Amino acid sequence: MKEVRVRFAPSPTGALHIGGIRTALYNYLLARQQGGTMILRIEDTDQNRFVPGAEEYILESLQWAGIEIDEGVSKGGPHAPYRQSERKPLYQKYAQQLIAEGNAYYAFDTEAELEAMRERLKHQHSSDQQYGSGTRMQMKNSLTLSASEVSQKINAGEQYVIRLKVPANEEIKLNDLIRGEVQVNSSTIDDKVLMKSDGMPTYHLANVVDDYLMKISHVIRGEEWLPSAPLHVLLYRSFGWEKEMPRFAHLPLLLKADGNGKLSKRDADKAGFPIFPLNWTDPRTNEFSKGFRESGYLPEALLNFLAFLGWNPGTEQEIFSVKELIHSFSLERIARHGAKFDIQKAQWYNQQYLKSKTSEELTKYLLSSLAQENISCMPEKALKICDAMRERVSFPQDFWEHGKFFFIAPSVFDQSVTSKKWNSEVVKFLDQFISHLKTIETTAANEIKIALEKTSHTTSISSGKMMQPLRIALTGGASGPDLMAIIDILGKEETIQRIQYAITSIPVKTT
RNA sequence: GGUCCGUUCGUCUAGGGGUUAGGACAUCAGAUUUUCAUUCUGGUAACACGGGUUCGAUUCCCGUACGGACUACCA
Repeated sequence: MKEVRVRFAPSPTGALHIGGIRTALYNYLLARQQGGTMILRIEDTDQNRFVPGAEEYILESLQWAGIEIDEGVSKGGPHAPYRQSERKPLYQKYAQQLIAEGNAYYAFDTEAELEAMRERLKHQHSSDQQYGSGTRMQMKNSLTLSASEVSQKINAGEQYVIRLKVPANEEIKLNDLIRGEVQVNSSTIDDKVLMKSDGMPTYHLANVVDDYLMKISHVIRGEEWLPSAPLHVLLYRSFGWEKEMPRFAHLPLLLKADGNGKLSKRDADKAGFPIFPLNWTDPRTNEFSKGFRESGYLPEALLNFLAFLGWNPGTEQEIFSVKELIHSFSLERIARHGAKFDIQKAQWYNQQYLKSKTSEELTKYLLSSLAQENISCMPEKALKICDAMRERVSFPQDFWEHGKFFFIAPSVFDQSVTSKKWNSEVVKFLDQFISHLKTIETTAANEIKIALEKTSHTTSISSGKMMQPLRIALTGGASGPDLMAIIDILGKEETIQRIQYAITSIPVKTT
């Protein structure tokens, strides 16, 4: 079997869409599994859509996700350059070859003329409304013009494009690794522009030429390319590269979670989840978008989630490390239908990956949040906090978000609880509890429990009922980690102070 | 409009001519717990429709419907 060489080929027109990460991932998994090569090629043949910073963004996103590039932009390699704009002369050469062999031709039609053609065909209710075998002889091109007219126009600097001469009525077959055989009649394919009037190639030409030159073995890309795949087959044939033609695998699209259609930034914004891997500010509009990274998604969790959007191993295992993904992945097991993007599952994956970390690892997250808040904390204390909270976090920032009370004494108390439960009994109990607390040596759980029992005994109030008010006094909220652990972490003095403050500031419910 | 692709619980999906149609997320209920969460147990919930083929079809074929992609000198 041929050496596996795959490429991820985004264009730098903005932030990389999360679907792009999945495409890159599938390419990467195949490359790694087969001991092949992962190539990054930048498809920047549209100068109008170039966005500054987009290429760097792509690079950083892949790096964050852990998708390593073996060859390509930022990395170099035997087929450099890997930026299509830097390969410009190459495409010109191949386009000329096509013309010389009669497989392509010059076209001089203006935009207005093209528009007029489409209008005309539309009015005739022609099923064939394209620049192709049925219409090309009515247009202004090197097929209808004499050779001298053509060279005269070119020498005069008139704008032209180069179009592929698509044969009429031929069945073009394509064996897609995911969809099986796809057959299209060549008459439904138009004479696609190969070289634009600015001298740049279109995607179609650049993509085929580069995949050939870079010895790509598998083209793994989104389903939006499926309709033009037969055209690409035709190009390989025109070049005489059929034997070297890569295998195709067209991936199902990522769809929006509710309703129908392709997942878009708008939908993600509306539902309040990211769609880009990293934070991104569009330089044209200054619009800011939050990334998965900054939202607290772990790259390995995101990759696991993404891998399962359209692929599954056929077993009931759901948690796969990248290593396991590499081992189990296969193009044959990729689904044919689009997958709705369900952020809840992504959150679940994140939680699973977070929970699998050691408390020491988790401590780093808390410490970094604290650093941002300018709060200092001994590592031992941070460790205790993370230990107490690890079962109830989904994101790294949750340690701080849900654990602020460890550092900041509550000033407001959850009224839905205090209004119902904060009665004179509570005050009596907590008051007594303080005295008993003062007598204990340490704040170890068993000692606190003893203090609690003593309080219960001297007040004749069951301690069970008092736990919720105690929690309110210490944290301000009605839920959170184990109370004994909280008291232990807070320490005796702080605990007493907080209870005292609660007693003086929470209004007592009468009867 | 044309071309192409698709359709199993709300979602991601397994399965495949005869199954109680399996799992996971979400959801609901119960258990555990000082609360929440975790964990455990259980529940609700799906083969788009119509024709064939067949003893039998969710599975194969054909239609229809619905959805999607493409239809640029964008990728």
